[in-house]
Amino acid sequence: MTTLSPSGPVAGQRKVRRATMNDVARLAGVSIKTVSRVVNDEPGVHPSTAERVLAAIDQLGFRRNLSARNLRRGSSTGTIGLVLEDVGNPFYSGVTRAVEEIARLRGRQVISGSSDEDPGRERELALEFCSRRVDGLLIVPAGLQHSYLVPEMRAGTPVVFLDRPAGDVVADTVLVDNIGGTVEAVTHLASHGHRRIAFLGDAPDIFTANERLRGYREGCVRAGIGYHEELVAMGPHDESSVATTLQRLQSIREPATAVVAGNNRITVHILRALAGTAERPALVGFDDFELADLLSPPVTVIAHDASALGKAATDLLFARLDGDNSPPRRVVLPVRLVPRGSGEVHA
Amino acid sequence: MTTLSPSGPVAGQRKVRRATMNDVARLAGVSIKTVSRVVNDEPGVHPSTAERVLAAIDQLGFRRNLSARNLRRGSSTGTIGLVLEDVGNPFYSGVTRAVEEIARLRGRQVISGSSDEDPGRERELALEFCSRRVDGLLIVPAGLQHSYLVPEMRAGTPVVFLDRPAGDVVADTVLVDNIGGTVEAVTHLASHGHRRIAFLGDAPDIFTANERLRGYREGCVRAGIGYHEELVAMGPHDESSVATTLQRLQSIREPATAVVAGNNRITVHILRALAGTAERPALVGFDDFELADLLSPPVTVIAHDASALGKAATDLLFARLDGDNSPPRRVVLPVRLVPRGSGEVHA
DNA sequence: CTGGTCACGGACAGCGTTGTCAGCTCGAGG
DNA sequence: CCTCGAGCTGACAACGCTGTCCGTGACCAG
Repeated sequence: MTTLSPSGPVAGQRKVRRATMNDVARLAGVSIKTVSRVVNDEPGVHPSTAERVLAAIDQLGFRRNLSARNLRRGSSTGTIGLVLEDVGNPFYSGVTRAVEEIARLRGRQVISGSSDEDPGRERELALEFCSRRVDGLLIVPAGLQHSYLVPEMRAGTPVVFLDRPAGDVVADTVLVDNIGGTVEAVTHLASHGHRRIAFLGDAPDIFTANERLRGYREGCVRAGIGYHEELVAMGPHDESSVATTLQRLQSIREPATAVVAGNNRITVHILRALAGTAERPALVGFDDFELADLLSPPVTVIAHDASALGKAATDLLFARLDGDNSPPRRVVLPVRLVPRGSGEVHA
Repeated sequence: MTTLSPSGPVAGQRKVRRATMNDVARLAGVSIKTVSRVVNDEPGVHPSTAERVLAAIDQLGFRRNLSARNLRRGSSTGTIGLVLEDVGNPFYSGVTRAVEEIARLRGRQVISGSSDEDPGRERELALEFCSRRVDGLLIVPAGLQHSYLVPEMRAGTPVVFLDRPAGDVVADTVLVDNIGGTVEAVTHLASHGHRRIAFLGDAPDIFTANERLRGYREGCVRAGIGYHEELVAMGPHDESSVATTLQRLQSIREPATAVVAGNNRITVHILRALAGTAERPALVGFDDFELADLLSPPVTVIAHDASALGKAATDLLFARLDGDNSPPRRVVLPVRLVPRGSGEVHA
């Protein structure tokens, strides 16, 4: 890391007090209310007056204080809060982007934070956002306790849960068809002759992980290949534990010939563990990811759309803000199997 | 998309007025000031009084209004603004994550927005954040005009530019070593025998694209293979135009045997265009990306760390908030070439 | 010239909170 | 008994802005 000092003038000297409407009014020789009118494009100001005011605003670099405005007006702060698991995860950054997009169209700013799967952190973020009086809240739940939100909801802050349902409050929720997805994955693999299909999922206390496991089980039963405890591993999270698990699955008495991965990170860990291995099991991953089609073999996935999820949730939120007070809805977005090769390997 | 109605009680009835400190004070039988003291953990409140107040807070679901607090206190709003190009891009979502992380440690919330490379949008976002009186601003510049920030900087809002420098204000800036990176890429390819090395970059009005082009040129000269206009293409942005460009580069009189890609998106477009092609040029991409090591051949890249960029910029910002008023700094983060195979193909 | 309307500008209060400062009670010390 | 300080509590103003409401002067009809 190198550090260079620039030459030339420095833009900021030191701490000039910020101009207020009062300063603008004084400079323009009008009352503060007139400045307010100009700033808010209210009618009833003579053009020449308005011009003087605008000149003063420009000269002083005035920027109205939204804290004061929001306090006074009491209604909308023009912000919505987004609590997710990790912005760094491409799936959630896709969600974030979609949320931002729609919020922008509706003149709102997005405040977001990552819970890192920590319920305490989720709560902290959500309540912090409430203190800032966000107009609405989008939450990817980390925990199962959401009664802390009841006072906020009662006070009129709409809340939409996405990707996972809330634990103990009834509220709008947008999910993807987790069960249907893994059912389809197993069906697909079975139709290619696999009878020993393993499932590698996240910790089972995570809603999506559990649902996907249920789908896997149902898929196995439907395909007539039965559900076998020893083919399931929930929880392996990092690369090495995934590798170990894979080895085990391939060295048991009747080894797995195919694997269903419970989410995008697990899929990637599996791919890395498999790299350079001769004996590759067939693979179907939950969540699509960039470049899946360029790997060899290309990776078959259960795809669902991060931006569709974000959009559906945000649309729901804005419907509430627009006054929709019908009973809470639960929206389930479809998933689709994208066959690319890795799941079409014959047993 | 299916919609289900849940059973059970609905958490939020309708619009109860939000409790204020006054309500809490009345219920607890104390003055509003005492409530304030309890909420702010100020000393000098009798434990039993505090308990009464806390009970009232709980009963009413009181949550203090930060707009009012910020207005009254005038100092920090506990927020920092982040303007980037697109949160959906994994590179920037990595930056976002790092910023969030450090902000969290310092008790700040992050408000972010995507400019989509539109200078007007960048300005709008930055000024909106200023209206919200963010404590500091992190900006990935979309344009070259930043004098609009001068009043804000003068008023004491520190600004740090990242990834690209500002156009016309002198301020803290964190960059990566773009020139060094492409010099190294070209050197690497030349050392493997390539003499016809092409460069595919972003539009040349983007700072990083231009710098990388400069590095490419310098690398060519240093490697003694000369700079050839016809081997450079700036601007192709989508998959099809990249494919067309590649075809052209491979069908000219002395075809390119190697390509340097100007950023991660271009690298991916190239990979896709090349998929299934027999005659693959050697490739070095700027920006690392997930799974680059699992492609065949694995992709050699100029790697730099999104989180290092975010961290450096945020650290700089907080140093300013802590009172550092030394002259603006320009920090250049190193890049490193990660050889993986695609750049080691012999000509 | 008068009375009424209209366009414009301004005084004032108050949003929910916190900083200042003053008051009150209680017990120890004189 | 009074004094004094420590410990606790509260009254009040003010942060920057906007909604309400009133005042002023211009203009026009009668």
